[in-house]
Amino acid sequence: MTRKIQAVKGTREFYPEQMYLRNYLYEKVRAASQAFGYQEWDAPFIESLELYAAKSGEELVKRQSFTFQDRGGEYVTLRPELTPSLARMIAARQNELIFPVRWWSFGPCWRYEQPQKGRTREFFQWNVDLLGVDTPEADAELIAVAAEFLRSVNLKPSQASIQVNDRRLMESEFNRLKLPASSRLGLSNLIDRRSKTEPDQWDNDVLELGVNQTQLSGLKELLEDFSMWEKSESLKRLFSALDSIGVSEYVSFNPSVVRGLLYYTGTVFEAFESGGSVRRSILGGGRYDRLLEDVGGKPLSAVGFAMGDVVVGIILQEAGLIPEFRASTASVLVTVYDQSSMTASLMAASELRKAGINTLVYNEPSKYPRQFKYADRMKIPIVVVLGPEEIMRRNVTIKALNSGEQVSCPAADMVEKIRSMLAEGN
RNA sequence: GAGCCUGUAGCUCAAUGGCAGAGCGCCACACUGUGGAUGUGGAUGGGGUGGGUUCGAAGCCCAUCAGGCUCCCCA
Repeated sequence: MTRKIQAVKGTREFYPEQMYLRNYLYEKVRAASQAFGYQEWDAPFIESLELYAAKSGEELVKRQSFTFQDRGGEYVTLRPELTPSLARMIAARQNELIFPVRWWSFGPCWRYEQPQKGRTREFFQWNVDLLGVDTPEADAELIAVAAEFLRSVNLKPSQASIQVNDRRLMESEFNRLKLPASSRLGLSNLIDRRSKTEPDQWDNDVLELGVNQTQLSGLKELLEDFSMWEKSESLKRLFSALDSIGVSEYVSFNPSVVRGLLYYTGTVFEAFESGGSVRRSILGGGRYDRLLEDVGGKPLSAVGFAMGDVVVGIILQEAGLIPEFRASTASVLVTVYDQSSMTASLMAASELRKAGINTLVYNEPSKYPRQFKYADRMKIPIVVVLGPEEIMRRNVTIKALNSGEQVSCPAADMVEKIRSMLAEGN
């Protein structure tokens, strides 16, 4: 036995069963995106390093990206996210695109990080973006797309929810508390991870940023104030829109959601699982009105979110929400009695395929127990038996494995009979 | 980039430093034209990898790889 070569650290192998989950997610994100009229797009998987160096933090580029020199000496990067590519592509055609632009994408991204539960180095990311509309209703639409997805995979509001805040509201509250401007970035980071820090430790961390006791208690009061959104006209409109769209049961206001990213300028939101084993967010996004000009385009308002496939995949698995894996794509297995009946079996299978029925032939003469067992394990619901007796009488025998029902009929009626058996739910 | 835990049959896991095991799965037969259920029997391991200590290592030590839990970071 030769030495086994392992898969690269942090990658996943997609055996048919995992591929099934991946395609299931793809199907659901497509449906949610298209329900709101979004168009699918994609960008190159490899981009030049400069694209990220321009906007993304140094941390990301230097430590968390797969970057290497190609044979021509150019530095290229496996895309760690989609937004910079989106910004470039929008900027390149800013004068010819039909705005507002509604785009979605589902494709692979790479980050050089320590793999943990819910975090791999290679993952698929669903991105949804709306560019060219600056209204609370636009923000609500994005949140609704996300909520519609959660609903479509049968996650109930009690299992997963989207929590919303607005940076402009937080900014005005910070002003009210007269928090020093220099401390605000650090404060946002602390707010972000307040839930996983010991309370005393957290207070200390805040005070170290040059905040006084009065401001600290004001800040804590503000983070407990779940009706603070009523102070914001745009959040009021946002929640009212979510109500009209019919997804408000999935959405709530949370003053602790600020998100680490620098480029968000208004509404921010993040979806979490309630009480599960994964302590990571399912998806996150917000309004980023300055990104386009930052990459050299004309100013353009934008709102979007991204969801990785890993966390949501684990959540669905643990909640038992993944539909049963159907091993074979075939609805029918045609057995082969012996070499002399092979032709009849191949022809019968071909007839079924012409009728649009996915059919597999067990194309070596084998004992029936083996062939039936194969059909059973591959979850093929119907087995056609075409042995010497059937051939002599111009019959076929059809067995539905789920019910165990077995019938014989003239070969000419085979397609019709199988159709009706499949329609009965076999 | 840092700390800690784990790695034994296809899977889930046992075994005071002293003969490497169980359940499930798999294969065969009972059932020579029919899957699942039941019964009986059977196969499978250079113990993640490479060194070291020891009369003797799955276990102890070192290194390394992978997974997991934190920190960090989260585009």
